[in-house]
Amino acid sequence: MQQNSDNGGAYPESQLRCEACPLIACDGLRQPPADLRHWIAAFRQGEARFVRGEQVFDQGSRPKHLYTVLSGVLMRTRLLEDGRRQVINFMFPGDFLGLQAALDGEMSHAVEAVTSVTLCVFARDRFFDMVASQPRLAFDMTWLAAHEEAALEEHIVSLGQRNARERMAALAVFLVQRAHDTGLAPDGVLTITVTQGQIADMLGLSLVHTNRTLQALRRLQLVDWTVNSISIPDLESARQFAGIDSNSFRLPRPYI
Amino acid sequence: MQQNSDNGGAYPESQLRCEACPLIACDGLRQPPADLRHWIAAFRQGEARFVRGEQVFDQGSRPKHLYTVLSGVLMRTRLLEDGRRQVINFMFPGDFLGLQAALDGEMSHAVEAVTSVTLCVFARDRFFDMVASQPRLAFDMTWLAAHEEAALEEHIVSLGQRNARERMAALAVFLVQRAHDTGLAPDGVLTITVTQGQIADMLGLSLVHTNRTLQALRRLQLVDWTVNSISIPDLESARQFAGIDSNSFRLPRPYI
DNA sequence: CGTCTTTTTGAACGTTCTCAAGGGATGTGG
DNA sequence: CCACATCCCTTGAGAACGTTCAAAAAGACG
Repeated sequence: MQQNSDNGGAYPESQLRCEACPLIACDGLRQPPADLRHWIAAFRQGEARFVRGEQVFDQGSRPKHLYTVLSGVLMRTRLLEDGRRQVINFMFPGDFLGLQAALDGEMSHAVEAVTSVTLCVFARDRFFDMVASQPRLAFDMTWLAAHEEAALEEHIVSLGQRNARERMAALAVFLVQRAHDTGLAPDGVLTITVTQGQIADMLGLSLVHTNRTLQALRRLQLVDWTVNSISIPDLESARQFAGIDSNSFRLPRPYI
Repeated sequence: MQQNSDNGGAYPESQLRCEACPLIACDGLRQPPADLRHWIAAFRQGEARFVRGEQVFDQGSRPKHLYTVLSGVLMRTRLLEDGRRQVINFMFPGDFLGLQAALDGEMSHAVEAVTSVTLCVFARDRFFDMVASQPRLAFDMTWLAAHEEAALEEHIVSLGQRNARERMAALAVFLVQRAHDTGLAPDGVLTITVTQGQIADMLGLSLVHTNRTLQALRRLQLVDWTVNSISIPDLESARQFAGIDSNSFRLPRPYI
């Protein structure tokens, strides 16, 4: 919502070593071997922080930095010229921000902090060196890109085939699942502040209808999505209601 | 539509060398340097052909092979348990098929030939060797994954924010553009057989409404989409109608 | 306490869907 | 060559889902 700031977050000189990376505590992530961690440390430039509502990347900008999410949740959004806006996806700890910009130069979308976030900073112009120097790094980067793609597929299925209630249930399941995997939401309740306007922009629904659908799902006891938390009483029945194949096993994500 | 066949296409022993790769003639593609081409040739296993309607990958299968599209057009689709189906995207010459399966083992979607296609065959179990051996190859793979992701973003915007007419116009522009870049559709007319049912599954519309929207766009002289061709009289006005930012410059795609 | 943002509700309208049926093209077997 | 099946396209009409407009209530913040 606020102004831009590719450089907005402060970069404390504190070269907090990767040995103290908060992602080490994250069970859902596959830890890089020690030697790779050193390589990554060599490219790392520091940390950046953004508060809720700040833009990490502006659509159309040419960022100098790339980031890995260390903590918090963000949103990728795309704006049409007439003001309509579509939320593409949410980003969680371990996700890599700016890959597309690293390759093209220009951001095709914006990235906004949904909670306060801390990011690990890399220089864009050293990106090629990074992936070229370590095959494993390139492999992990490809892994992340391919899986982000799979998440978008699922989102496309939602928008194309599911009605408002199914869509919202599917989104809630996705978010709680994703949060659970990264250590947040241990008990099926995700504490996060998402406005109904943001939900509407994610699901391609009007604000009014989003509100009514929210209430319907609460009445059905499938999803209780309040201003600052998402709670799913019974994950399995929510998943069934949304028509999500539960057989999609999840492999541990790498991070960089 | 037909039965599966991961091995369905014949693999003629003809080790047609990559020097004769049909993609060399493709202006829209960035050619790999000679040494990289040799590397790729070493991993290549031959060619496979599929006719219109055949499934190259089944959803949920564990393919032994990966492919690069040499000629023709394909469709990635995802099936829900209740039979609803969503077309995720179309694939053109130069696209790489099966990346997600290469990493996860299991296909999250199906791939079906829309025209007759010829594919370049690689062994899945040598995938890691491939990308690890050549940084440039890994980089290109990441490039393709990131750009497929960008295409899906655009599709999400369509499904979420555009109405039926805008959606269909956007899809037509995308297809004609993409075909034009790969040498097909030189004059803004793409000769390809797509049923209205397939269009409906791509746009998330009912078959009936797809038909009516098709007629509306024809009456408006924006898009003339018949059984076996897509024609856009004025690309710029179609683009404007659909609300596509035309400032998105296109870089030449690498291929593998 | 006033202002701003977000949520909630009502009501009319419109887009899109479903159901139903008919027509055209193509292919197959008798 | 005709009968029949199949697949795809087309049209009509009523119903459902979702949108828009409008306004009020509820929180958040200084």
